[in-house]
Amino acid sequence: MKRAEKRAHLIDVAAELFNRYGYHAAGVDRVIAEAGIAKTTLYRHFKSKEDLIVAALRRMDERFRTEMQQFVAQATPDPKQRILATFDFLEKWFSESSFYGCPFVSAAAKYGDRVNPVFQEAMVHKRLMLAYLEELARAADLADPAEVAQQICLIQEGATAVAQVTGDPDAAQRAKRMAARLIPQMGL
Amino acid sequence: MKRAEKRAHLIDVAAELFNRYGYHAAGVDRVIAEAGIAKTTLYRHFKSKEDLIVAALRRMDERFRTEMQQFVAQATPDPKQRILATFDFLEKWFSESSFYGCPFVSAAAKYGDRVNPVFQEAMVHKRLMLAYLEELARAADLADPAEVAQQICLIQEGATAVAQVTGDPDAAQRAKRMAARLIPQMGL
DNA sequence: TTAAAACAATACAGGTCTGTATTCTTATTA
DNA sequence: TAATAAGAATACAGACCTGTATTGTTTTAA
Repeated sequence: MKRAEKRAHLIDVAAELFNRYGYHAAGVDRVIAEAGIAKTTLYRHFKSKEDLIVAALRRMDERFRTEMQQFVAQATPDPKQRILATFDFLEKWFSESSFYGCPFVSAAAKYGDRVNPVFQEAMVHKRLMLAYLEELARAADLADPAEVAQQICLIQEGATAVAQVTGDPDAAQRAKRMAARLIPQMGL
Repeated sequence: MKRAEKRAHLIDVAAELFNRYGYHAAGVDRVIAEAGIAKTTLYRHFKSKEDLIVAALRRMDERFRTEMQQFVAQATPDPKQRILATFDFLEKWFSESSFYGCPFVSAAAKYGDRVNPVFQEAMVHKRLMLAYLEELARAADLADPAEVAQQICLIQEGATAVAQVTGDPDAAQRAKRMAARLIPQMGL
């Protein structure tokens, strides 16, 4: 395995463990054991655990948005339906056994200092999600794409939190119905 | 100070520290220092830190719902407006310097095991919030109070998560506008 | 082929945390 | 007042964590 692949694999393993067990409960010893590398190797790639967490969050963001975009793109060609299809993607996510709430909200909670790189990475993810949703709203010719994006984003965050605490993936479909009633009012 | 008062004060201090610094970063040493008691006293009242966290969450729940209910009750006598007034309360909460996201969602994230008493306490809070919102919806003669409660709850969670990550208290007013457009459709 | 860098395995230093033990002092109650 | 329980202050055991050091091995590259 090449150096770059090893680094990528390390980040993948870290992302999964951080998501499942939390940023504190998953220690570096566990990460390296699961990744099959030595601790010295980890610390050659990242100067601290926090650095690794930032890299893992970035990877989670990339994966999440890529998968959502692919899901939405093949779900329907209709721009308005695509906005609603994001909630079907959420339902799929909530139903996975590896769903433990939004890892970005959790990260922002644990590293509450707004200047902390971990918190900043959570903000980046949110900005990118907003940009994608605004793009969808623009494609749907809605009156105020930026406002629609913010509203959809807010509903998605709510569905995620509800699904996390109640364990009920149906939160996604409830959110979808709410969005469906909000969007038509936004005009075209 | 009587035994009961000392216990109550201890829980108050713990709740504040857990909210501000997190359930892990705030250690028992800090709690007892801030509360002005000895460690032996803490462990006479609670058999473990986790027990203290559960008690702190229960206190946060009581305080939060009591303050919200008082705020709403004096805000307006109109039942429908009272539902919307809950978002004004959220805006006030988001604007406080001690706002670091929803402590129940954070607790559920850190103690992700659904049988964990901490997680259970987060679920209890959510159930009680739902019950209160359903009561408001019923007073407003809405068609399906339980469904309205779930929707309002979802929007509130979304606003809280957005406010936490973006630091922008305006999420509450956006959520309020969304709720205002959803509720009339629920019929009366 | 040989020099240099990367890696694995292990140990460990230094710090933090929870929970208990100890000793002494204060408050409560019979 | 005397016996008993609670509390304060402190120390400490045991466990965990991050990050570094060490030593030997493997891979890479000149």
